[in-house]
Amino acid sequence: MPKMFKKKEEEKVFKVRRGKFVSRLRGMKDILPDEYKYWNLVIKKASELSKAYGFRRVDTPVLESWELFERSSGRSSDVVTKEMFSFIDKNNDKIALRPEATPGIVRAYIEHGMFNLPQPVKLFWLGPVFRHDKPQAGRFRQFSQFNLENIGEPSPVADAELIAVTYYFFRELQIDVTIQINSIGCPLCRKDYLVKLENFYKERGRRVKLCHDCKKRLIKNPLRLLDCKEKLCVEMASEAPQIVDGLCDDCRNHFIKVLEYLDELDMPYNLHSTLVRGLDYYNRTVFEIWPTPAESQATKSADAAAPKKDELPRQAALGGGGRYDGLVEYMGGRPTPACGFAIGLERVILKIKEKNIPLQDEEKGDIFLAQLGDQARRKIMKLFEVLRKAGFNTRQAFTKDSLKSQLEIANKMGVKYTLILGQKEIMDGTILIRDMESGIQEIIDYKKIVAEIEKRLGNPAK
RNA sequence: GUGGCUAUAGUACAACGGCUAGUACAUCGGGUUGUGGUCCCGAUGAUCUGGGUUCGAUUCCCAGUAGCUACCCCA
Repeated sequence: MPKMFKKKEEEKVFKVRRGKFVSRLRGMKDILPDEYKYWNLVIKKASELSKAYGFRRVDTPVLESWELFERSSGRSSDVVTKEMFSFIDKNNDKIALRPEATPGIVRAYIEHGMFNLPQPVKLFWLGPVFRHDKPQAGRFRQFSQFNLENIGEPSPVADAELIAVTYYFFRELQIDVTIQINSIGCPLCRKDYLVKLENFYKERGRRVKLCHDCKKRLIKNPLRLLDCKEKLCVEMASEAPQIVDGLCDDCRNHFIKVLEYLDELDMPYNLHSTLVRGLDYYNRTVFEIWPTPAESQATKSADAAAPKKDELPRQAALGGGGRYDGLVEYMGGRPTPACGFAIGLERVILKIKEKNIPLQDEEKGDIFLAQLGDQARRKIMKLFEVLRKAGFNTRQAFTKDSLKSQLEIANKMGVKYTLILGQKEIMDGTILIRDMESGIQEIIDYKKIVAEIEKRLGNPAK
């Protein structure tokens, strides 16, 4: 600390007061200025697409009642039972940091009487969510999601529209993804299916061969049996009756329609018969967005792709969603069909970084204003406002005194021109304009600054 | 929740059972008190925490914590 302390004693006092450093919490991340260009890009793309497709932005509180998530996301989901940041507040209320967005959005829909708006209500949501997980690549305890929810629309067009927007989001960010899609039916046909599934596992002693977790799943949440990664379980699951074959007529027609729309839009989807999702409220259409593995793009030879085929990168899912026709009513609203999806923004940014997609540096300016002496500084502070309001991308370092340090900063900011004002120029009514690339300087009339800059950079208004 | 790897300045890396823990980049200052990019000089700045072994540990051992990573699960 070079200039902070006038006296040694002052510094001593400061050092004694300086306490132990408290670091950030586990699994939490700071977003530093250098990284913000990625966030701006992603947020901008999400906003643009949402607006274009008629989704209007909402925010909901970070804190909600614990019960909201317990009831909606489910007692059998890991997200609620194991991973929620929940605690008792000063009022003895049991509350939680939201582990996902949909329950809060549905709550808001009901609470603000949005069923009185023209249906469907299409909502765009972006913000942080929290899960008390063990941190890992692309997984944090606080992370950001971009959600779209379409509440009040039963048509399969809504499902297809959501999937399309999701797909366009990735495609326009130059991330190669495939859509994994399945239908898990409605509570009625799923009930029939679950009976079939349970019978299947009872046959030929299959149940005994299941892994420890799957034995539990068989009782608690049999759909998840299809999703296990254990070799034996995967083998059995591949022979198990498929849920799509057991759909009732309505559900089957709905699913077929969704697929037809996707075909029409040339969406590259993959029918994924064992895809089920981790939240309890889904019905009918469920989908996830997976990054296309780099291997399959680089080496297209069959032998290289063949052994990789089964190693689907589930962990790296970039997004997911589906239909949740029962949730609004279950949460105390009128019976209302709905569907939605969520995208994990940290994972998206990870992909953008992996691909080295060049991004423009937003901090670069065009003009830098340098000053020498207090009188010049005052004048330049006023000039800065004039140029800023005229729309020029102007930079400054008013607190610096030496021209050297100001030019250093101008250089780092990559400006094309630096305007230099000192005593001499004030006396003459002029200002220097320095071309930063060539180093050539010209003296110009102070009153003609704006005209001169416009001549060199063009009129920013146009 | 289970496993693997790791832990040294802001960052990226060295080194050593013992003397002043080294280099690069970054930061700050100076060479040049009205001129940036290059160059030169200088300064600031680190062995995660707690135990153990040892005459002596930053180094070896154990535990904790954190980071990375795989699994589970999810985005």
